[in-house]
Amino acid sequence: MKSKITLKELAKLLNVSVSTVSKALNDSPEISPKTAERVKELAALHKYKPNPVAVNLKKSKTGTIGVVIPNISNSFFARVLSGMEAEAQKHDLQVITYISNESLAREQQICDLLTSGFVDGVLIAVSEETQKKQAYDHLFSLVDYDIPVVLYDRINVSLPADKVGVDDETSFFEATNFFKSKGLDRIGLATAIHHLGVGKLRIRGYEKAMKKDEELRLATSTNPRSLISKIRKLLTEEKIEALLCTDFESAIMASRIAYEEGIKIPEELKIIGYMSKEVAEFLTPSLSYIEQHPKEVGSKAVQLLNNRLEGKNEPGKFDENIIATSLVHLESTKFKMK
Amino acid sequence: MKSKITLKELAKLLNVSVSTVSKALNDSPEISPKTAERVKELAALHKYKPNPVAVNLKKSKTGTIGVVIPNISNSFFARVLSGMEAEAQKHDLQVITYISNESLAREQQICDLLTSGFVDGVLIAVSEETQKKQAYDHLFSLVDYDIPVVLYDRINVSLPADKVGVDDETSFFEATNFFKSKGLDRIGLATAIHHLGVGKLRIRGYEKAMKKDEELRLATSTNPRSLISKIRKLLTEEKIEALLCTDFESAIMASRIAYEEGIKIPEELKIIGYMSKEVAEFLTPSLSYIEQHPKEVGSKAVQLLNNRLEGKNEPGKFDENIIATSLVHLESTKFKMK
DNA sequence: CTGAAAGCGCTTACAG
DNA sequence: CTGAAAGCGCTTACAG
Repeated sequence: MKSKITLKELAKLLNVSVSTVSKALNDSPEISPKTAERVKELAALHKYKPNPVAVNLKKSKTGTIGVVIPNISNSFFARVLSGMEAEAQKHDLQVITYISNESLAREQQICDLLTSGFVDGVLIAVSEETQKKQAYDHLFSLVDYDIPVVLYDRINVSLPADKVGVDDETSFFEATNFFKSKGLDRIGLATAIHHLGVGKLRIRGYEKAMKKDEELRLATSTNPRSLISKIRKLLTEEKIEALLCTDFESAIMASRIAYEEGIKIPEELKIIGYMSKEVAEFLTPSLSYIEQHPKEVGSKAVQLLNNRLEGKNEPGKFDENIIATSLVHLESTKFKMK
Repeated sequence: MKSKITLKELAKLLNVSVSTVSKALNDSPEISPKTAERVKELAALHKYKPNPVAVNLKKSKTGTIGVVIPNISNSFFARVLSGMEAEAQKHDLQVITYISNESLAREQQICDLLTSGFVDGVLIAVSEETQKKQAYDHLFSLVDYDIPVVLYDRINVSLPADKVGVDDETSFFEATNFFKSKGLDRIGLATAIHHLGVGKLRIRGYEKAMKKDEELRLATSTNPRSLISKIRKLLTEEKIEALLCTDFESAIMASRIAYEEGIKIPEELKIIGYMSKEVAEFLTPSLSYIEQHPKEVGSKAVQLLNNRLEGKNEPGKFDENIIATSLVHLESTKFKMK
């Protein structure tokens, strides 16, 4: 029931002007210590809090940043958001969340909204459809409106913006080399996301690690049935010894097919996938995975945006940050002692 | 580089007053059709969009709602957020996200922020710690500040607020009866969340369905090791035929233990758990689960809040909405044809 | 039908 | 050191 007290009301109670109260609360050196104390005391008594909308209008900003998320059910993005929220808090920024559901049309609609002045800056991972169609006009329109943009995770877009990515290529380059160092050479890769930038990078890492004379063994499809049959072929006909999976779907399919075919993990087949720790640890057997450090991706993205907003970065010159991944070994890459 | 055009600038270009422009754009009947058209034309040409911060200040609102989420990695909450975002869009509300990480201190800090006037209303699922300690002062302080609150999912708090919950008790009552109808009577329940409101409700549903003379078989612990050993006991010593799991952790543990002990699912053990469709479907074997319809929880919560904000609901009288669950049968509850 | 004025709640040059 | 004034970009009674 406490309707919030305003500066004006405080001023009246104190018999001073509104400007004096404002300056006192903002620690202006213009104000005498005595007055400052009186003002602060009464403000504290009434639990005065400045109306952020008014402050923002005066300062010609919004105090908020917009985050566009392609798919919140993907725990990677959920964690990125968590990292963003934590970092935003440090800079007194509020995070407004928009979910594109991997739809270009929705993304365009969101960007249209964002150019109306709801936010000071935008963090976006472009949707699958956007990537496929390479339709980036709506992103350029953000830039045209002088709204700083930071691309995160899906950064393969030539936009004048800061970027924070995951070191997808290196992750599978190193994972492949890990298998090779253990003497395995029938190494395959399964993917349901070869059409996405991140998928391409992961595949490229694998390809780069494979020597010219080594056979690439890929199971690739966005269609579940088709992917399953391709993975089954890799496991049963090509008898691969190790499998890299670029996404949760293919990893879980692979472990399921191995189970159905009686192929023992890790004895007969090693697997490394991309998935969250929680899921990886609880699978049977637990699956070794690439840790992408999503929270760091999120916090770094907000840091970059905040620097832009505070004019700390040179205009026209953009940062590209790559967060290193780590390979976490669980049961599915266990090797016997020799 | 388009710095946004303002009403004042439009007025100057049109040689009319600011008020006329404002009224014309807001379809005021006071304005002549001719003027209205002229104004709208120029506004469209310059892609005029009102500054939302100014509009909100004038209207003494923020146009935003705050969502407090205990744990965004929990895909249930991620989906709830998605439902909220979609519904908020319909009402021109922006969603500001706050993540409490199940921490009371963080939740209090967030509520403190929320009373500063960043949002018009709040959607909150209280943190585990908050529930355990039953420390709700910060929530009451939101109410004191006349900020409408909607509790979602974790609604077992006596706060004057609208509530949207999941029909947790009924879900397991019916699941238990399903097993009984199939002639099973050694039915157990595993839980890592018996201390939470939702956990208690699910357990109660199970207990209510069990007759007086039927033995309750519970595996209960927040400690993973201890929970594993208790579930193992249920499976091996008590030889249960069916298991209800209140959470992802216990479900995944149970299926893992069954695997280790060579107990076949569903032939020797049926399982019903709480988890997301994506995970449930891809597990080996796939796990039957309770679908909680998180998006509906989210959209209903926003609807209730919006009604409050628009004064459509009687002050002092609060809604409690329970979203029905559905039991989705996958492999883990497959019965042989007789 | 149009416009001048007040005001939403602040901040900040500027004058005294 | 304090305060009156202007202004952030709007909306809306009120006068004409």
